[in-house]
Formats: sequence, structure tokens, C-alpha cells
Amino acid sequence: MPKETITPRQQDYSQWYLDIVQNADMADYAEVVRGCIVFKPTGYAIWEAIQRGLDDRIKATGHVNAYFPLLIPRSFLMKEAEHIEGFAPEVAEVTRAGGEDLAEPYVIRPTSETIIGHFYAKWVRSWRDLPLLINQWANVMRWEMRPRPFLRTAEFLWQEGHTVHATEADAERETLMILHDVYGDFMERDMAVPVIKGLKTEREKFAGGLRSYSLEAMMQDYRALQSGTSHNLGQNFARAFNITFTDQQNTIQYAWTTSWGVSTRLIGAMIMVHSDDEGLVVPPRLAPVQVVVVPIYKNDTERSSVLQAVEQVTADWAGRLRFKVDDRPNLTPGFKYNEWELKGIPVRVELGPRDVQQQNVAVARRDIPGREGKQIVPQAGLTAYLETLLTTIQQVLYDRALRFREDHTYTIQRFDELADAVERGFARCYWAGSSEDEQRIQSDLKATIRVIPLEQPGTAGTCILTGKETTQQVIFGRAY
RNA sequence: CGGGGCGUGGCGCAGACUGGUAGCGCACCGCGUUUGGGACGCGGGGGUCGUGGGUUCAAAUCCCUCCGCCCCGACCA
Repeated sequence: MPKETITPRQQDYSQWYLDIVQNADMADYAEVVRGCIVFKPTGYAIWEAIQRGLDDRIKATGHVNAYFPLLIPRSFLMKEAEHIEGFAPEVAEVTRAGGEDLAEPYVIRPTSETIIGHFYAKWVRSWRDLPLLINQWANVMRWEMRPRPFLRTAEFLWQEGHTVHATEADAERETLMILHDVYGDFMERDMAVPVIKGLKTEREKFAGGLRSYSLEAMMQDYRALQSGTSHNLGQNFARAFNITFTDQQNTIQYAWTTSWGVSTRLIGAMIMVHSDDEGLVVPPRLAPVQVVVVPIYKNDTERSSVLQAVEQVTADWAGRLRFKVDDRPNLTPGFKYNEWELKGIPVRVELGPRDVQQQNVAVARRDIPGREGKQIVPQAGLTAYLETLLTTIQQVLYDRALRFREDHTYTIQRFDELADAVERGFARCYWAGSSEDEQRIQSDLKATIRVIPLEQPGTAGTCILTGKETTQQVIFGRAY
């Protein structure tokens, strides 16, 4: 019995991931362009679903979309000292065009704070212009040393929101609102990926920003994936680009800006959180195809009666279920079962002569792979049954991921427990150490403070390193 | 950028040490039999052996150059 080769997770997690990407037909290596990938239709469809989920929320919270240039004058990047320091190593430049060397090279945007800042300076005059709430869907480029499909590629797709506010409090409110109501809500509800929301440490915050918040998810190899970030940029970029406004008292003030983004990395998160050794698992709310129907027949007579039954059964699915009928000839049903399992379709409906006879169908759920997840269901009421099943699967995936994270999160009291904890998951502990202490831990244990969770116990404890009394707990982990 | 591996039909590989003009599996095409967990038989098509140079009567094979990709590490959404 030939089997597609997916390396088991236990054996080699990193290879498992690449096998899933490859075998589920998500992406192709762009062999001719270093560090880039081709999003194949299956992978791109996931991105489109992500875009829809986010775009709806972004607009529902009062933002509008716009688009800024891909190329940024190099000098723009220089205007914010910390920003250029953070991004310089990974920017690509265009130095020649139209057959001649450019007087000033352009950089290909690694992010758009600077060019957007330039325009915001023109657009913002009065407090009445604020808040300015704009989002853009774009590609960006960061010349990464070590690319991996979806998780880290030289060119990637994302959305970046850029807003301007009159007060620090407004900017902070925006930053947190995005974190909770847009990113958190989307990831947990649509992607079924539980996240820990919190503040980044100084070392890990956005280059040039005031403070950064992020959403961290745990992958099945216990490593943390930063799945989204929301930055309060303070007045740093307003000063660098002269974004000012006249307030009600007729005094000119620097504005407060924010930026926030999530990228195609989310596809990697989806894969690594939910998939198994049989292949990809796509959560129903995100799935471009939620239900695949596999008709079974031996001859033309059976074929027509089976396809007729399929027609009847699926008659009221449009608008309620996203589905497709796999009537490719000359492929055995068994082959199709395995293929759709590999591709992560949440539910499979099998319909053969026996089912026509008995007014049943066989329903297989992807969250329970193989025959175990299969049961016989009457055709009557099937649509409602499937809708419920999809909801159930969505919930099961979320619960499973949450339990996994909780089972692998260790609350520790002593520093000597840290090494072992980050080996097997997240370590949660009181922390009052310095950036230098973090640096040392990163060198020694390859672990970093992923986030300072917004949810804190509210009671004081002892820092695992310094022994100081503190109320702040942090999450240590190894990161992607 | 350091360490390792690899470039041969679409994919995965063998052939290389010992030079003689390219082969296997899967996929693909045709016909027939099949079809409830990855079907089978027969027939067929498809390869500038990553690039450039060198050695040789002769190079996938030996030598040199360059390019690319993957993996592992330091940097990152």
C-alpha cells in the first residue's frame, strides 16, 4: 500500500512541517528567487480566508483600506534612528532603474511606517482630522537569513494598519483594541488558535516604537510563534516625519501613531497548531472547502443513481456549506479519502449504492483521522447535521490546542527549573531581571521572554533570577 | 555569514569510486479490467545530466569556476 511520505512529527518536526506544505499542495519553493515561495492555489485560498476574516474586523472597527508605494526613498528609513538600526540588515535596495543609477536608491519596504508617515504629515492638520485609521494589504520584503515556507520568507504578504491619534491614551486604546477585537478574536474564533496576549519586552519590541504587544501561540513542538503584533509608536514617528496637528486650544502638537500587522505566517501557525501525521488539518471556519463528497460506484447504473442521490443530498448546501463533489473518474474512493485527509478538508461525505439503498451517507471528520472518525448518518437532516459537526470540529480543534498549551506551560519558582521547562514548553514565572539578563538566558538556553501576559495574577512573587519581589509574570519560551 | 548536504524526465532517486553516450519507482498518455481506506495488466511519450571552462578519441562520471536550493546555527513577522 503506497503512502505519501509525511515524516512523523516525533521523528523530525521541521521535516514534518515541510512535508505538509509540500504534500498538501500549499506552496512551491520559488527556486529561482532566494527565500521566496509560490503560494499555490490551496495555500493562497487559506490566505484569502484569513484576509476576509481580518478585513471584515478591521473595517467593522472603523478602518479603511488604502495602498502606499512598494519603494521607499532610502533617506526615509534613516529618519528614525532605532528604526533604521532594526531594519537595515534586512532591506533590499533598488539602485538602478531606467538604465541608469538612481540619485537616491529606493528600499523595498520591509514595513511602511516611514513612507506612510511622510504622507500622514501632509494629511493631518487639525484635531478634527483625527483619528486617522488606515490599513493596507501589501507585500513586504525582508532579506532573512533563514527562510521557511510561510513562517519566514524574504517576501511575504500581510496587512499593516497605521493610525494617528490626538492623545497617547487614544493610541494606546487603539493598539489594545486591535490586539483583542481584531487579532485575538480572529485567531481564536476563526483559526481555532489559542493565543497569549501581552506586552513585548524592550529587547523584542518593534524598532522605533514605544511599546509592542503581541499574540503568542504554541506550536506542537512547544515553540512559540509570534502570530501578530500591535505597536504603540508613541510620538517617535510623528517627530521623525513631522506629523503634527492643531488641538482645540490652537496649539500645535505631535500626534501619536500606532501600527499593527499580521502576515502569511498565520498559515504556518494554522499548519503547526492543528495538523497531524496524516496531513494538513484546516479549521472549518477557515476552510475554503468544508465538505468534500466522494461518490462511490462500480458501473454506469450505479453511477447515475449515486450522482443523483448526491445531487439531492447537496441541494440545499449552497450558502450554508462550502463544498465540492469529487467525481473524478478512475480514482478509487480509497485514494480520494487519503488525498482529502492529506489536504485537511474538515468533513468528508461518502455516498455509494448501499447509502442510496438505505438513505444514509458515511460522514468522516478530519479531526479524528482514519476510520475512527467515520459514521453512518441518515440523509434526512444531513445539512443541519453537517453544520453542527463543523461547529463541533472547530471547537474541538480549539480545545485541543488550548489543552496542549496548558499541558505544556509550567509555572516555575526557581531559576534552575527554567532550562527544563523551555525544553518542554512555556515557562511562566515572576521576573524582575534586566535586558542583559534576558540576553544571557537567550544565549544559554535559546529561550526568550515571549511576552508579558496582560493577564497577571495580581499578587506579588519572587523573581526567579534576582530574587526581587515583583508582581510581574512573564512567559519564557523558544521561538520561531 | 559559518557548518553540512544536494543539483540527472513533473516528483523521488540510481548511475560517478573504476569515463564508452542514461536507467528505476511514482506521476503522465492510450486501451481494457477495476472502484465502500492509497487498484491491476498491456502498450506508450518525455531528460541541453544546474552553469561555464578544461582533460580525453570519448565526460552525468575526472579537474577548475560560477550559480542555485535544502538542512543545522547566529538575526527576524
